[in-house]
Formats: sequence, structure tokens, C-alpha cells
Amino acid sequence: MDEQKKGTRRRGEILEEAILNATMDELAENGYSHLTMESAATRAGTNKAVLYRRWANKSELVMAALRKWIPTTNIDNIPDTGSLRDDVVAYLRARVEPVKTIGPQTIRGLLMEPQVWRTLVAAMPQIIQRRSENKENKMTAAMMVILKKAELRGEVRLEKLSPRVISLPLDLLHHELITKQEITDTAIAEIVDGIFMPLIHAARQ
Amino acid sequence: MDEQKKGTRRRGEILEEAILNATMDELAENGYSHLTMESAATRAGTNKAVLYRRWANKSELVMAALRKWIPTTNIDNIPDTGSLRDDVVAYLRARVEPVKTIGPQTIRGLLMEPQVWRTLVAAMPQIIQRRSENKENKMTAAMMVILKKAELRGEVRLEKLSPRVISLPLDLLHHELITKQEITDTAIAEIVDGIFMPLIHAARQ
Amino acid sequence: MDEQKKGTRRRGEILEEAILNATMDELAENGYSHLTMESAATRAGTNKAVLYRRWANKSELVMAALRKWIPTTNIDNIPDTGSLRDDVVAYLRARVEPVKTIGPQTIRGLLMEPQVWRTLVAAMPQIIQRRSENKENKMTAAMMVILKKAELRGEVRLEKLSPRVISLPLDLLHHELITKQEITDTAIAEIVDGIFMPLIHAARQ
Amino acid sequence: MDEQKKGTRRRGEILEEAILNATMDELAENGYSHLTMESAATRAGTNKAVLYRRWANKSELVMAALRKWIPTTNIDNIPDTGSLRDDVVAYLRARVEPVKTIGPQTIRGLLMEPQVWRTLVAAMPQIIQRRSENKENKMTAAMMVILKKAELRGEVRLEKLSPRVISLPLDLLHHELITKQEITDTAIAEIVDGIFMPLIHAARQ
DNA sequence: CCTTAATCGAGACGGTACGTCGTGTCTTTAT
DNA sequence: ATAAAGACACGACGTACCGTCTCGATTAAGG
Repeated sequence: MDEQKKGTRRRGEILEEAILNATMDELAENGYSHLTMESAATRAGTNKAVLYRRWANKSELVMAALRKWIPTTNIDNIPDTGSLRDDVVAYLRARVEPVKTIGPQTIRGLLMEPQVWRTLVAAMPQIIQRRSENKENKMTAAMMVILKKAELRGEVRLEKLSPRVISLPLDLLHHELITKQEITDTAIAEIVDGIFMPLIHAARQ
Repeated sequence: MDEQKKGTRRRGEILEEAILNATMDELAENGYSHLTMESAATRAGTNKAVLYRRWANKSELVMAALRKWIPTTNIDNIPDTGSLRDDVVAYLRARVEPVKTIGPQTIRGLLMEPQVWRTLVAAMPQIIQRRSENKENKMTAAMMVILKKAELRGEVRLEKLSPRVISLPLDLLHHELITKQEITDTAIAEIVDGIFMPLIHAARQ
Repeated sequence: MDEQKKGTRRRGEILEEAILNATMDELAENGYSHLTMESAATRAGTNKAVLYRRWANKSELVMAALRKWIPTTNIDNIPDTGSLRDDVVAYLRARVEPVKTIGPQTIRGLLMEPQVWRTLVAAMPQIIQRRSENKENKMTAAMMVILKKAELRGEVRLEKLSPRVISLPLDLLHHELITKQEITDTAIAEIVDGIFMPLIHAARQ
Repeated sequence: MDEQKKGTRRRGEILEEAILNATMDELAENGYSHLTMESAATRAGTNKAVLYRRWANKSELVMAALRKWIPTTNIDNIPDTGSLRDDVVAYLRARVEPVKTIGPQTIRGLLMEPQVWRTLVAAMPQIIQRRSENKENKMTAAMMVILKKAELRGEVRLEKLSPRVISLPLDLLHHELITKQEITDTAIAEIVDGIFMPLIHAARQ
């Protein structure tokens, strides 16, 4: 376990981090439904009151823990491979990355309880984006950057693309996450090569 | 409320129906998280043991209640308008129909708690389909019928369509349900005219 | 401990008795302040909810436990020794008896926490008497019987005794309980021989 | 309320007095069980740590607050009316006085919760006396002074009075306080005229 | 028509977790 | 050095809901 003993009394961020880590570990080992405010607190070497001072209930706590585990850096660094197709593939993979890097045990633990997994994954957009205020645009912002570069290369005519098409790769990715609970590289390739790129080509004529 | 008074003691299907109706009403009025086995039982004028004899837990009960409220007939009667585009639009509308016909109060009640709504809607495919065993195919079965008729009319070349493209309209519909919590006719039109039909056309060359 | 295992599920009075016994044992071993609803429940092999269904809080529970442990039978069988002095002594001893027979450990456990002890003992009149409605009279009823017999023997002139004198032995007994936390036979003798009997004699002239 | 604003920072006795006053007010308004270290501290415009530096726990704090509110001067000035009977009556009244002068709101607040009232009143002897070490004698010290003066007047033969008789008036007064929660002048008269004085007379022969 | 087995209505039970509150300690900052 | 402010560790509170079980009343079905 991760308890700490008689050192100096932890507080603030140090304590908060310990709690979120403990939450994540509990989640991984015992799953969402077996995770208790009590168990998370005990594992973190503290007590429920401290948790409730920060998060109103279990799902808030788990959200926070997930948000911390999912490094959001890769949202910002937009791939630049020189081709639209590869940029989109790279971008989608980067989006899936954090879900994979939560750690195999954690994922396995969460996967044990599909309906929870679905809820969490469904909430993942909000989880990731909550910090940015313009929720709508942020989602497609990276896609827009990618598409604009492609337009400069003459690969795409942006004005002919509806917002729905632009958000299509991400939408299908999310749907895949929700439905399949796992995303393979071939699935990403199918989405990009079988659906997105044909639409791009169709929009050029 | 729906309690029944000192008449003859209900049992079997009559009782079961009363329970599921009560469950639906509780769901609509108080939401999923405030629905308890106790509250459903009380409202139905019976007790928990009777419920547990039929359903193992709350989600089973709610599933059953939803399944009863969602008339499944429209899954089977596949539209036949004479054009692929209209068939698909009609089919998608038919799929959304039950969600709308759950009744305005119920919907409103469920919408109060978005994450529950998402969970339920995400589970709706299983809810609707559970009776059929071949889950994978059933989903696209109707689409296949529609597409085959279109192929006979020369509108589409089926062998050039990947499974992912075939299920695309439904996938996007589900994603729309989950994300937007409401589906407009224009959204359906956008999906069909802006995404699906272009892909069909692209696959003809 | 007193837990019971996988027998048939206890309920009603059997369960209640088990709880009160467990409460008494906890009280004796760990004292009032260390007694918890939880600990009492656990020791009785049940859970808090069952306790709270019967008693609103800890003090109610303890009151009930004490009331059960203090056999009230001896209140009724009035001593008849043939002399007023001995009757009163016997009566006072009988009143103190239950307090002693709660069991030495129990007493010792309670004595550990004087302020609790005082509270409890102060409440003892109600504990003992709650069942009788005419609280005032019941207290002195036994004394009246004793005094009437003494009057027949010519030992006392009842009409010259004020209510306050009649209840004096019991009052002093209670005060002794509260103050000294223990009652010796000599204390009873002092009360009767040094205070009550002189007043009786004084009232004869 | 009694909070103090951004003046100079209080300390020492000024602070202490503010705390005890706040405690008394909380006690009066909300009763003993609703009084918390936190509420007392907040009302005094300070914080718990300051209280705990002075008193170990709630009951210590309340004791201190009561001790401050009960003017103890009248314990020392022993009445001297010229007759034993009147001296004792006056003494008993003086003993009851502080309980009455705690202030009407305070009393009313305390009376709301009878068992607390009993606890407090039962503890009152210690409250009042704690400063003197010889607990036993202090109680009867004043009575002894009164009785000695009476002996000089020939009203009583001290050597024939047992300690129990000497402390009798106070004992009955305390019992009255505990039992009746209020003491009338007639009650005092009954104790003195109906019980104590007859014993004195009886001890003269 | 009468008996019998099954199910219902009602509610207590054993259990887990909830979210809150109070105590007493400790840390930090300011005076 | 102590006050002010407030977080922390701990433990108990009283409640809610779960899923099981007991008990007596009722009812459908079979002899």
C-alpha cells in the first residue's frame, strides 16, 4: 500500500496528489464499484473528511484522478508529418494514447465493469477539456490546424467541409472507445482511410 | 400515484406490468439515481422481494422497464421509399422514434441527470437487441436489407462498402444521442447527406 | 464475545435481548464513553440500523439496557420484619440491591467515568419507574405500606408525617448513590438510625 | 453576537473572559449538547487551539464558564441572624442564589435539556468547590460555623450531631436541585423546619 | 369443493457505504 | 511567543439502500 507514517503532516497539493494516486490504484486493483471514499482515504493514509473537503462524491474524485493520470500535453502538440492522412492518424493515436498509458492494470480493472467504463469514457471529452472554456471549438481546434496546413499543400478545400465532417474522425474514435472499449491501430486506419479521406477527396471535386 | 388498493391480490403479468410502469414513472419523476428498489416497489403497491424475484438488481429492472416502453416493432419494418437516401433517413428516424416516444416527462426526467442519460442511451442498443442473439449482425441487418435493395436499383456497389461504412449512419446516430442528448431531423439529414451518401457515391467509382 | 453465527435469523425480542446484553457487556468492559452503537451492534452480531430502529441514540440504548438488567421485582415485595426500623433498612437494601447485582465488572466499568455514572444514577428513578404512570406516588408507595403496618403496631403516627419525611430515606439513598457512588450497609444504618427513626420518634410526641 | 473586529489582538485574561462569556451565551442559546469547542471559539472571535491551550475539553470549559458566572462570594459570608433556624434557611438560600442568578436566558436555555441540566447541577458542588482542596470539610465548614454559634447560644449540642446530620440540609438541597430542577423557599422551609430542626431538637435530649 | 403449493404483502434483518460532525493536534502566517 | 486561521487525523454519528429472509394472508390449481 501507499500509506505514509509519522513524518510531518501532509497538506495541500502533496496530500492531494497522494489521494489521487491512491484512488487510481484502488481503481486499478478493485474496480470502480469496489472503490470507496473510505478505501481511497485509507490507502492514501488519510480520512474521508479530507476527501469530501475537495470532492463532493465518488465520481468527482474519480474524474479528478483520471484527469491527473491522463497527460493532456499531447493535445497541444499537433502532428506535422507532411500529409493530411498521416497527420490525422497521428492525431487520433495521440488522443488514444493517454487511455492506453493509464496503465494496463488500471485499464483491466476498469474494463471489468463495462457500464462504468462507458460512463467514464463518455465523460472523457469533458474530463480532458474541462480546463479550456471554449469546449466546442477546442475539440476540433487541432483538426482545424491540421486541415489548414493540408489546404496550403492543396490537399483539401476547407470551405467545402462541414463541421460534422471535420469532427468526424474524433466522433468515430469516441464511438469506438465507447463501443469497443479498445482501439486498435487498424481501427484508426479504417476510420481515416475508409471514411475520412474519401470524404476529403469527394469534397475536392 | 399508481398504488392499488384492497382489491384482489395481483400476480404474474399484471403485477409485473404494474411494477415496470411504476419504475418508469419513478425514473421520469425522480431520475435514475433517486430510483430505488424500495421506491419502485412501493409505488407499484408491492415490495422489494417481488422485484428481486424477477430482476437481480436496479439496472436489470430499469432495462426491463425501458424495453417495455420502447416499442420494438419499428425495428423490423424496414422502410422502402424507393431511394437509398430516403430509406436510410427513414430508418434512422425510426431508430430515434422510441427514444422520443418514451414520453415527454420521462425524457425530461432522465435528461435532468446527463451522465445517467448517457449511460442509458449508451446501453440502449443492448436494451433493444437483447432478445436477438446475434448482436453484431442484427445491428446492421436492416441496413443490409436497405443496401441490397439499393444495389438492385444500381444505387450502390455493396462489395465495395466496408462494414464500418455500412454501420456508419447508426454509429453516428448513437454518438449523437450520447453527445447531444437530442437528435434533430437536420442532424439526421447532415449525417446522411453530408457523410453517408458521399461515401456511397465515392464507392461507386 | 457474544456473536451468533449462521443460525436462523434472529428477530423481535430474541434479537432485542441479545442487543441489550451486548450493550451491558460493552458497558462493563469498556465504559460508557467507549461504548459505540457500532460496537454494541457488532458484539450482538447485528448492525447499527437495527439498533436505531429501536432506540434513537446511545443514551436511549443504555437506558433500555439498564432497565432490563435492573430486576424491578424487588420493588414490589415489601419487607415485613415486624419492626419499622428493620423494614426500612430492608427496603433500602432491596433498592440498592439491583445496582449491586448489575455485576461487579459492570459497576466498575461505569464507575470509571464519574460524570456518566452520575447522569445515569440521576436518571435511575425514571429508569426504574417509567412503567408506572403515577411517578410521584409509586416512589413512596412501598414506604407507605411499611409505615401503615408500623402504625398498626403503634410505632408511628402517620398523620404527623409530612411527605418529605416519608420520602426522606429514599431521597438520602439516592443522594448517597450520586455522591458516593457506592452504598454501604453502615450508610443505610446511619440514614435510618441517625435520621429517619429520630424523626419518627419526634413525630410521636 | 460577541465577535470582536480588527482592533488590537486580544490575549491573556481579556481573551479568556471573552471566551467564557461566549461559552455561556452559547450554552444559554443552544444548550450543552449543541455547544461545541468550535462554536464557542467562533463566537468568541478566536479559534479552537486557543481554547485547548486553556481547557482540556468541553466539560472543563463549561465548568470554567459556570464558575465564572456563579459569584462565589456569598459562600464565604456566613449568615448571622441570631437563630439557628434562620441562619440555616439563609445559608441554604444563599447556596441556591447563584443558580438563580446565572441569568434567566441561560437558565431557560439549560432547562430545555433536562438531563444536561441534571448533569451540570450534579457537578455543581465540584464546580463551586474545586478551588478548595479539602473537599469534604469545605462543604460543611459554613454549617459548622453556624452550628458553633448556635451551640454558644445553647440551641444545639454539637457533639451529639453526626456528620450526616450536619450535612443533611445541603444534601437535601442538592437532591432537590437534581430532582426538581427548581427550588422554592417553601421547599427550603420544609427541609429546615420539617427535618433538620426536629433532629436538632431530638439531639438535645 | 377442498386441500396444497406457490406467490404476494409487509416489513425486519445483516450488511456496506454514505456524507457529516466533533474532537484534539498541528502548521502557517501575522502581530 | 502567542494569536488567528484553518487543515488534518481520527472516530462516531445517524441515514440510505442493498439484497435476503421470515411470517402470515391469499389465491390459483389439483385431487
